[in-house]
Amino acid sequence: MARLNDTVEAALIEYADLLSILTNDPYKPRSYEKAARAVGGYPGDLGTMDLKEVLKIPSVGKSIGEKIDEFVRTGSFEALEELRAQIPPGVREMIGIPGLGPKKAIVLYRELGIADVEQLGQAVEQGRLAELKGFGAKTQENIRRGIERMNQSTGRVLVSMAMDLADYFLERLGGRKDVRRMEYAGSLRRMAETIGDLDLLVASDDPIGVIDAFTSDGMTDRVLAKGDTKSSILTRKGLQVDLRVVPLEAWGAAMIYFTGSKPHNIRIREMAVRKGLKLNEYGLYRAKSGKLIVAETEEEVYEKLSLPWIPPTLREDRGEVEAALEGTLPDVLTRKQLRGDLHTHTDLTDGLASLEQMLATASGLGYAYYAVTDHAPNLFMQRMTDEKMLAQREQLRKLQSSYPRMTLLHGTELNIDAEGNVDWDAGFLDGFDVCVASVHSLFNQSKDEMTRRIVRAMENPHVHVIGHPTGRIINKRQPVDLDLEEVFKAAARTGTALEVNGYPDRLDLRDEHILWARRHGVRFAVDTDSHATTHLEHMRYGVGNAQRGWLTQDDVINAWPLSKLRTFLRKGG
DNA sequence: GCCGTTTTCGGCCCGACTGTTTTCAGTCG
Repeated sequence: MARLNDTVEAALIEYADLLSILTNDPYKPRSYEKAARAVGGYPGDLGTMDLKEVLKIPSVGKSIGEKIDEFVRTGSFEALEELRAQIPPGVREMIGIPGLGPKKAIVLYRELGIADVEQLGQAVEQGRLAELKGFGAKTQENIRRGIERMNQSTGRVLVSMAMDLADYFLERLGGRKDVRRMEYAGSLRRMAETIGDLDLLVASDDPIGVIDAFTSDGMTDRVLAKGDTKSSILTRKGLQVDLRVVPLEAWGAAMIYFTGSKPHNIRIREMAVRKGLKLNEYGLYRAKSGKLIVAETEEEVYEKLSLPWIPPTLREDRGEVEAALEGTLPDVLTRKQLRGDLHTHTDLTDGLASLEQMLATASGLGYAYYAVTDHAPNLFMQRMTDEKMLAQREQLRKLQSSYPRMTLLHGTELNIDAEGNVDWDAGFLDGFDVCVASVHSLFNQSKDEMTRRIVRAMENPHVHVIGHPTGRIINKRQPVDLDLEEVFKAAARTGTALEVNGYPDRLDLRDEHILWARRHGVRFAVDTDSHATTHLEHMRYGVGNAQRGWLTQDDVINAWPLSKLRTFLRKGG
């Protein structure tokens, strides 16, 4: 399922890691990292490109271009194999230990022959690191704890969990007298699909007081770092939280800096340098005189770099800086533009809330329309029957009068079977306003079978939306094996929308797939797949993911007025 | 290794925190 571009990206990153261990030149590894990102984010498929085309990828020059070419032809490149022969894979894993970088790793390997994390752990217990220059008692203790952390780390957490933790700290610290402003930043503000650590920004004239309160909070398990302007803690839930305190006058520059992404920041800092300016978290300055130009708002800083304000969800160095310069930045979808949810459940199947409760909550969100899409009979455990479905439709029609401003749509979530058929015949399907169809079984079919299956479902004139198209569950289940190129072409050809499922552990399609599908002219439905009233709020994550895929109102069928949506649901028929 | 409105060489984003080599390198974001 991984694109060749992703495989090449991983190989270039591995090469960069090995270089950073073996050389003292910091720039060479950085060149490979930069090229790796460029390749991973490049729309063209490396497998279909010749060397001349490869060299057109930004940050890819002759040397890297030839290595990529070699990799595409042979599955590796010689220079990578040479470095692999010098550095055992375990040494590269060692630089994943927090606080241990390439320079310390190579010393441990060369001086003590330590070749993996396990051997390092043993050496620490035996106190063998003390004989090395530059490894004092504290460093040894930090490595011991770093290994501990790496072993028990939960890895990246769901965006919803990080959001809850952000809300907790905003409530605990945001109301303090010495806190003039507080917001979350980092990957959470960019709405990345998983969060590695939570970044919080505070404006205050008394940083020490705020940081003391932060590090002594009941949620804090261990203080990782504590200075005059920043501090990092490990929470009891295992997630790292970084707090940065700046003066209110520097808020905008600090938000840009702390929101990232890192590659985005590097891009705009390079732009600043070319203009004879310097950008850091305190503001935009003239490089020579050091005179402050702007700092208070993000808009001002971007403006002085000749850029419009760029939404945080786009700040991934995926072409947003170029688009901003050309004035072609997308007008990304907003929560407010969404007029309805097209994938929701009730307690008629596996939902937790009644139809009435779901409708009441949805109405409070200001939707113009709302679809109930309970499971269909072939998902046998849900015990759906024709009679139950028709009774629900009847109930929905009666409830319509209670919601004069919200049109109630009756739908269902169909099951795509092994061959691509769905639950009911055309006659029964005609009775629904909207049909989502999803894969709920046989996740292990071959790529060809799975692709044919989904394409066949899309060719069904009654199927309007493919639900959670890749079926992945973050940290739990791998995506199904699909020829996405074929699926996206078929979705565009048949006029079937692909879902951007906002449920936090699904987020399916994911951002890169959305970008890819969008280039084929595919339409999307941003839905919550709610099984409880509280889930309806997950639309924020669907919108975040849609923005990360550069979607606008035009791309998203449930951001359209009802009449236009109804035309789409006729599927050209 | 890449790149160019300081263009084929000489730069490459910038600052905070930590520990230790007490003046700075390593690591991180």
